Amino acid sequence: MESLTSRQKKALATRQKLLKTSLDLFNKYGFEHVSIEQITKACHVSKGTFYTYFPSKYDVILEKFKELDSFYSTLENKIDPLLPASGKILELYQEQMKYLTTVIGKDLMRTVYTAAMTNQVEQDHYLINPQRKIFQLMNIYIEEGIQQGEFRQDLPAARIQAIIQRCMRANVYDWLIHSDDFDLATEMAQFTAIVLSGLKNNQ
Amino acid sequence: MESLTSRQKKALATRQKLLKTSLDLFNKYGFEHVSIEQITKACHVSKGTFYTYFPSKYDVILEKFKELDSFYSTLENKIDPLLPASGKILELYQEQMKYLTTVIGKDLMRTVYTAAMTNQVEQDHYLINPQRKIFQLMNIYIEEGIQQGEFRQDLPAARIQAIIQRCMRANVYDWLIHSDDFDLATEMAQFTAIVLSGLKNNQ
DNA sequence: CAAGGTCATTGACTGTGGTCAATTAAAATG
DNA sequence: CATTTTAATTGACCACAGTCAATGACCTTG
Repeated sequence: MESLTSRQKKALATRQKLLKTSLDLFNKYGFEHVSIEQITKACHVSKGTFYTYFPSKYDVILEKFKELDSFYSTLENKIDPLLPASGKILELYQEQMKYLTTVIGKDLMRTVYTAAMTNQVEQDHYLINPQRKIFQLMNIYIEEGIQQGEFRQDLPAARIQAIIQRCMRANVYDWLIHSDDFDLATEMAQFTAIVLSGLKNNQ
Repeated sequence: MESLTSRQKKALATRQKLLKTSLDLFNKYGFEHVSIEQITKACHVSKGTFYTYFPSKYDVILEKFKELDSFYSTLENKIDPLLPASGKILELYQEQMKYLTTVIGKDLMRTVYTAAMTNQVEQDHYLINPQRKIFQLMNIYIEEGIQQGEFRQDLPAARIQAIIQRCMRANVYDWLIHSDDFDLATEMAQFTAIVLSGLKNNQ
């Protein structure tokens, strides 16, 4: 099925060019400071063309996030299976935060977190879409934690999952509203540790 | 000092009219679906006039939030002083959530939470401004909780405060990105209880 | 290979938030 | 009361996200 007509090849090339140029420009000047005109001029296409490939300026970014899930797949093997569930979750979050701060960046994250609130479209937003690899991974660890008596038995796994995920968004959101004096990885580690300790099967 | 010139009186009247009309329209159609033109036409003034009184469309909303702090002052007396610190914090949050859902509403909250991320202006944003009455109130309860041995002694009060506040934003943010199937008060109560238990001086 | 259909592309157009030099009317001054 | 100063008000203007009817290049079918 490698057979693309010249037309399809050209269309794909246009799309790729728009995508790459957009991300480069966002990276260079910041999402808010790049206009569609600027992007399309740099690609020598018209404004309308942009919108045949992307529903909105924002949607370009989601492409970048698709890479995230392949990133999580590599993570899966990096995590020591001997750790307790809470340890695995903490590790997972540490790696994720590293990725968010170094690869994605505050600017794009801000855009996604904003869009999650405003784009009240279709089903629920990407940010809370349970299809995402990271949520599936997380779920495995949580089930494990419950079965091994590490976590409280009185809460269903789904609730524990919701709480732990909320915990992540809490730290990312606070990172986004603070100035540079906020270290995401550190804050995440501390906050999550407290939540996990509140979820544990003791006292 | 009650002496206002006729000019000042008129200016104040214009401002008040813009403010009231804006909030009414936001309430009726939603913040995003009201244009400045619509507001100014309803007030029989020009577009420019709006901007002499408010730096931006968003800033009108902050006026509504100023009422919040007087609300918290009334709360202070409603809370049973015999409750443990964690109980007081839970009560405080319950009342606050009731206010946010019924008086302020999801639409305006969303606007504020968005602006907190994007308006990277001046000092830190209103959302994390320690001047706010609620934070001062919270601080008193936390200090109390530490001194009475209810909370862990190894964390400074400021950190505990930061964690408990983040906890609030976590639930509000999740409320904003979910559809109507999310009950803010319930979620807040459960999540905060878990965090508070993680902050307690046991195990 | 000609005719008809498909689809990538175009750019003028709309709606909206925000700006600013010019205008007008009230207040202060002599 | 005339003149100057001050400040509220105006609306044309800009930038930018997003729309859509029209165009024409390419692809398919007979």
